[in-house]
Amino acid sequence: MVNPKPVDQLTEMEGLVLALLHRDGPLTAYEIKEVFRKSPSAFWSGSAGAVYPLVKRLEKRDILSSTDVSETRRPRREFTLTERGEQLMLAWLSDVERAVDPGYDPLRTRMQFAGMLEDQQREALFDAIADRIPSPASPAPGVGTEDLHRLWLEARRDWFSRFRAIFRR
Amino acid sequence: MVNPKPVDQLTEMEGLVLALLHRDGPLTAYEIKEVFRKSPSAFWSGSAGAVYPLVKRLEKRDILSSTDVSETRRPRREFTLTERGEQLMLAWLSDVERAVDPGYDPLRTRMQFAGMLEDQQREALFDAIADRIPSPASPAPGVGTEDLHRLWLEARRDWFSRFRAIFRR
DNA sequence: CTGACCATGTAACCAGTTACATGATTCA
DNA sequence: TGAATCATGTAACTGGTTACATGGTCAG
Repeated sequence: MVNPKPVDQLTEMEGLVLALLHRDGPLTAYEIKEVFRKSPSAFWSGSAGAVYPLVKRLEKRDILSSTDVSETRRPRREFTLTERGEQLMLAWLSDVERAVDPGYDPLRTRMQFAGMLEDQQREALFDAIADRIPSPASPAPGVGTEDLHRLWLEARRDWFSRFRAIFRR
Repeated sequence: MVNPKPVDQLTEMEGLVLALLHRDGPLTAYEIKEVFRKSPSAFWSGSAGAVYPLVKRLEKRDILSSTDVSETRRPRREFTLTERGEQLMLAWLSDVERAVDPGYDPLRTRMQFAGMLEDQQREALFDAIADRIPSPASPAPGVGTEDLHRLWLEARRDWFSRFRAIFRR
């Protein structure tokens, strides 16, 4: 890493878009937006207002390039990584510092405070959550490696039930 | 849930502050800020610019109340939940819809694209990450239930090593 | 032809960010 | 007494959000 200028910094969303384009590209802004919208996490809403400006500013920064691929009267613009974009994508993907960050998990956050609830309330909440945590048997659609997500859901479920058991001791 | 008006909506950060105040309060804005700053996740920076305005607007919405507890010339203002604040905190804590959301994990996100890397690059990245994922033996400080975090780190580590094994098959 | 949905995009807003300002306290 | 740190707070910015506008395409 030779003097990575702050101007090369990418937001997590930008990095993710680059990785997406590298793996599945070229894509239109709309297609990118749909990937976000269909992802199981509400962390990103998959709003047009996020994606269209994002690709626009990345193109201006010479990270993406686009070509008009309209076949009808409707405009249609596909985006690809520039060479610089490839480099930044790799840097983002290999950013160990960021990768190891625990990030944000609304369940984990709440469980810190599970002890505040009355036994009965807590059990009711735990039941409701246990019902709703998706089971590995029905993997969430379209978020990359099947295995990754299956394993992730398994781990999260296991973790939750182990944590829950603490209150039963 | 009887007609929860949108004005009662809390951001995740606001909800977390309420839960914190309920469990450990009363606290000053500075003390709240420190909790965020010391948390292992970079998800929130723990900036004054987030916390001071937050408590101010929650007080204006009759969710928090504050009292001046200065003992020296330096102003010192402690915040507590109002009755309404208690209710909203419980609603936030028991929000199953939000709780079950997978949230955001920078590692999980990146691992979706691990297949793009050359074997050698990938192994190097995996090694670097494995070195840096905190071990359950050295729990992160001050983020609530010890057990919760220990279990969480264990689960994350297990998940990562199982996922990694896929590439070795 | 018309209504539903597809696709592109913009506008207004907002909850965070970084950076800075200011004064209080503490300690060498 | 002066430097470092504590503590409170504000200002400017920004990357997202929701909501809206507009026109194209397609099915009945």
